[in-house]
Amino acid sequence: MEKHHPLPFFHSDDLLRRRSSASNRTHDGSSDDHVKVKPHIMEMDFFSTDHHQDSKINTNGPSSSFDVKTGLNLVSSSTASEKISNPEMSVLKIELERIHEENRRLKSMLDHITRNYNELQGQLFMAVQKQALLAINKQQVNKEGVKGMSSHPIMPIQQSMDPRRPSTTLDVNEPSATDDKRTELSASSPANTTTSTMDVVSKDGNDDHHRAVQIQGKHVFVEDGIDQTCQESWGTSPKSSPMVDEPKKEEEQVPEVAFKKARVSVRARSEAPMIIDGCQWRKYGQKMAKGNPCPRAYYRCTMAVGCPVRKQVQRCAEDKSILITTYEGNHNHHLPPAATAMAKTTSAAAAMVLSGSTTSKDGLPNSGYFHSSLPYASTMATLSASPPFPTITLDLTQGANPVPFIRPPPSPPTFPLPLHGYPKLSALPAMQIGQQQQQHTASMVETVTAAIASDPNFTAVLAAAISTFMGAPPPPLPPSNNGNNSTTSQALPGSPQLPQSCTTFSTN
DNA sequence: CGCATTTGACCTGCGC
DNA sequence: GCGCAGGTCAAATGCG
Repeated sequence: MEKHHPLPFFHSDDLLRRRSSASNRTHDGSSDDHVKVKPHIMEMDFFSTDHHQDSKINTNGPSSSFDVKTGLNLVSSSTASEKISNPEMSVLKIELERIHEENRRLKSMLDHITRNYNELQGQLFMAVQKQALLAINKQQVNKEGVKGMSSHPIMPIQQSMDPRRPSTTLDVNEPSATDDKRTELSASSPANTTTSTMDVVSKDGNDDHHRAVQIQGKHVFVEDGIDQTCQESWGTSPKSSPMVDEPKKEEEQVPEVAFKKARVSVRARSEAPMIIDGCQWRKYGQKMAKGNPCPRAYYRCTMAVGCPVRKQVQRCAEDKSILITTYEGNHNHHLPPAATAMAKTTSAAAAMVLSGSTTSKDGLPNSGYFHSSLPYASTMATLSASPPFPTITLDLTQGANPVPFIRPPPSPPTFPLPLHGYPKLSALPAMQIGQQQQQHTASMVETVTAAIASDPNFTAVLAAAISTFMGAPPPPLPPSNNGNNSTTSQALPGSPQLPQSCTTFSTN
């Protein structure tokens, strides 16, 4: 990951530098101007200015547009550089090194922020789980009572929430588990009695991966990466891993119930039967839903065996040009850049659902978040307070976008999922944390994602950049055919087999 | 022939 | 307890 970080940062600098240096050279060769600009300021420039412009500059650039691997387009303009006198070259080199250094600092900063974010989000989810489980617990205890083998119905549930403290209640204030989760989890992770999908996950033979999945099922966060949010336990998780303990069938079920309820619904205009979100889906059912003449289709993710992610696709009854896609579950596999963007966004959205549910007083989870933290978000995201399934709905059908620097995608029909909706959600968790740096990061993510929407040529590269931003393993760049990797994507090769992204998830 | 889709049956939860 | 609706399963069918 380290070596990929320079990608987004350095590109931004580089693009601008190329612009300025090019113009400088045409005049008197003075490159001091751009040299004096602070790298991070330049970077912000990139992220906050017109993406169309930047992308145009990039694509129209003299040399092969965008060298994603190195990000050093300066090199590609070496012929021009050679004309520059040696002193200038040395100045440029020095500046280059300086920028490198700055880039490293920014990377580490971002890493730090990401870690903080993950930890905080982990705590948040655990708090939510605690609340949800306590509520559900009552029902479960009454319902299943003796059914389970445990003579202490309540205890196992708590354990499942936090294996680190098997016999105590969950302390939300404690830092969420991060590094040490795996081992702990493997020790206490319960087996699931229902038909297991976990064994499938273990197929890859990677024990670490296996454990990580289990942990996520339990704890929500494990590895770094925003999308770790909530590998909810239904389906994938714990279940029948050979290495886990058997007992506790009840405690397993409880979290499932709790997790399965949050959903993220995306409304987008599209004539296509299904939006392209970067994942592979297999239709497993279709049903006529009440109150809607259009059938509802049920899909499950087929990018990995046993992936628990499902989605429902249905056209809006009022406006059939609007496609409503509801996601549920977490991917237990790597995603292509395009899908990762979606995954992170929806997971963030789901996080909002969760977090809101903890603070809500009126049964309208999250409303507080959207109105206070993101003034304009209410026009894009709405929440359904329907008790069983807290659902966040992202309405991406509206043309006007209140965010100044985010523009509606140029061609919604061909790219049915307007990415401009993502950023908001990506930003939300940062808002929760309430740290300036988090906001800064979120802002960058917003902007980058907007750029994706505004320029299809940028999709692949920037999606990869986003992935990098969010702490995901660096995705290999898609083959030259710009970001149309939606259907062919596979688990990212070369990356650790960690379940890194969750398309959406259900947590409550 | 293998895989994906279709579609009716079945299961489950909920309200009356 | 019954009916309804949502969700899932799995045999049948279609397609490359």
